[in-house]
Amino acid sequence: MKLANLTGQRFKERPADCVVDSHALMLRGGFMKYVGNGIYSEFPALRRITSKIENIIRKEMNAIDGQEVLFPVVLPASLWEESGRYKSVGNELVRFKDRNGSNHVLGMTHEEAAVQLVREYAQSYTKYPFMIYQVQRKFRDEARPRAGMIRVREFTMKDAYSFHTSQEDLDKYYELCFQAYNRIFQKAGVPQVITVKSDSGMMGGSVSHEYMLLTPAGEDSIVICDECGYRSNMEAAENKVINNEGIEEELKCVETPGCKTIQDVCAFLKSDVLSSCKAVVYQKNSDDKFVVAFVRGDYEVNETKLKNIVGEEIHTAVITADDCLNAGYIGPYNFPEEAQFYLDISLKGIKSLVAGANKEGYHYTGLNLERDLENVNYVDISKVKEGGICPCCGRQSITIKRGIEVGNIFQLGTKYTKTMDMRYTDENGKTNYPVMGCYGIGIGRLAASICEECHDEYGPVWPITIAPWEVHICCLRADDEETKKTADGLYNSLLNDGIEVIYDDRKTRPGEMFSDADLIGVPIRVIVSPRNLKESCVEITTRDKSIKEMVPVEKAAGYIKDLRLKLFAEIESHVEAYKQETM
RNA sequence: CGGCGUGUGGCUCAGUUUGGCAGAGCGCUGCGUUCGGGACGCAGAAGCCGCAGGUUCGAAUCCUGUCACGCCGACCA
Repeated sequence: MKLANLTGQRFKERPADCVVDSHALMLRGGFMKYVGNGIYSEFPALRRITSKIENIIRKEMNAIDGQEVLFPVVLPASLWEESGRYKSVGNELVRFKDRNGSNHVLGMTHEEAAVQLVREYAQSYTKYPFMIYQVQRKFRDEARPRAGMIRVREFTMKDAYSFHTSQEDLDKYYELCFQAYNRIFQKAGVPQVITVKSDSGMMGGSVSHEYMLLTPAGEDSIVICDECGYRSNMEAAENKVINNEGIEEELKCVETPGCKTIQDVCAFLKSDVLSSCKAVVYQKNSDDKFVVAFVRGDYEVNETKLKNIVGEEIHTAVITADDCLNAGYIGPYNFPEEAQFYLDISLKGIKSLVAGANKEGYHYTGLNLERDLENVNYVDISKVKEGGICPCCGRQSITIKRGIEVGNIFQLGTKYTKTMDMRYTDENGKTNYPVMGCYGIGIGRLAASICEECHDEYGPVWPITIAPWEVHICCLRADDEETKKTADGLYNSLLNDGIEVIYDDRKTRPGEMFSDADLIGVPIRVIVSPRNLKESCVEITTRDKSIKEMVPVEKAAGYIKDLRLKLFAEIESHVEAYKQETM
């Protein structure tokens, strides 16, 4: 491929809206083009990358007996009504009517389609286990797309669905898939991807893991224990707190004029924030009833955990003067009957708390929950803090990092097979519901994440396994006959050997060529120029600058082929090294 | 859905306060000089100033409405 013919314009200036580097570089490098909110087209350079990622994934899925299928993008609503998700999923599911007025959805995930595809086929236990997967576009009407291709509304995803006759069999296959995923991310050149425990969300099921690429640009918080290796998404992370019990005191109602935040109150009363009780107010989506979460003053509420305990969707409350709650002065003692509250474990055992009095301008001091309230129950609804206690090993060794979720695996159980009535007959002639697992990887997001992880100030540094091309030839001074001839010769020789080459023979200045080469990010670069040819050499470098070598013209093709193999081998060695990793 | 912000050639942005010929740099086209990190000169093309309405002799600029986009939050396999 000649660079002169490559569709997609590169440009110098960083677009104003880009907050993450991968977004800016993928636009500047002519990899993709903005079409609409959370919607992008891929230029050839990116399409080549995503194809390679897809093929790495296909190979690994096939290796664990996956069979590639293709589900439709448009699905009849009736299918989603079977599983109950036509109603239960929010606005991210696009619903529309066809010309006859019947309801349809745009596929945002394909559990229903997968069950629909195989439920007649798999009526006998002899057909199990099996896994089907597809690589296909999805549309999710996300509330807030961001960060270029990292969070979009339309995207390509590999989604796989496995079917089993027992939980044990699913466990076994889940482990296989877990390892296959590890190999995929190694092969894609991002050994930095780690697995974490996660909240299962709307997918249902129990066991689930997320694959996270740790990077400050990530949108998830990951809780990591440096001592024992415990890793969890913040959403699912168990909080462990040790409290200083303090000295028991008498319950007193004191005036705290204008003190609306916990900091104000503690400063005013000269009390420790560690023995204060903070209220965070939510409302149920269904009936707007108030749900108050009480946590120790220095903790934050983990809304995912709270939601799971409440058992339904909640949102941040809007409190007006007419409501039963007195904003800024809410406390668990004398709590209004119309509302509901939960006490976080971070409050457990404290003998003397400062808490709101549910009365404008007043707080209690000396509150002892177990003494002053009836039926005290503590639940885990707070966020883990940096430097906190590891729920696994108990040491004070928690760090919190940001990560991008590039893949996930779920054990679905029988949620879909039951609701959609998929059954099989076992060897005893008994009817059963198969157990399912599902496994996803976002292709475009992975490409963007790799760019985010592997780039410098000039552009991406693509790992050779997914790079749009393997070799980039810059012919400096294409108007010089000998230079052009040498570069042409090298280009043709590499092409004949099946190497993927992008060839820049434009009659343009060297500076522009180098900048473009950096922006495209091909791992091996060859510079053919009159200056190098004076020494009968070409210059061969790697995009990451680790290698810079003058190589005699006649040995260049061989050198390049060896270097290419070496780069592939480096990545393969990561895959080998990772084999030991366990769940 | 809430808060804040932005809409002006393909891109980055001035100009809006105080109404008076539609601007710059990059990019694009042509010619020339250059040639190892986006060089320079000359000539050119390219604009419904987001959209609609209003005020005014006159609106990119003021007013009203609306749409789109971005950031933060909420939400999210």
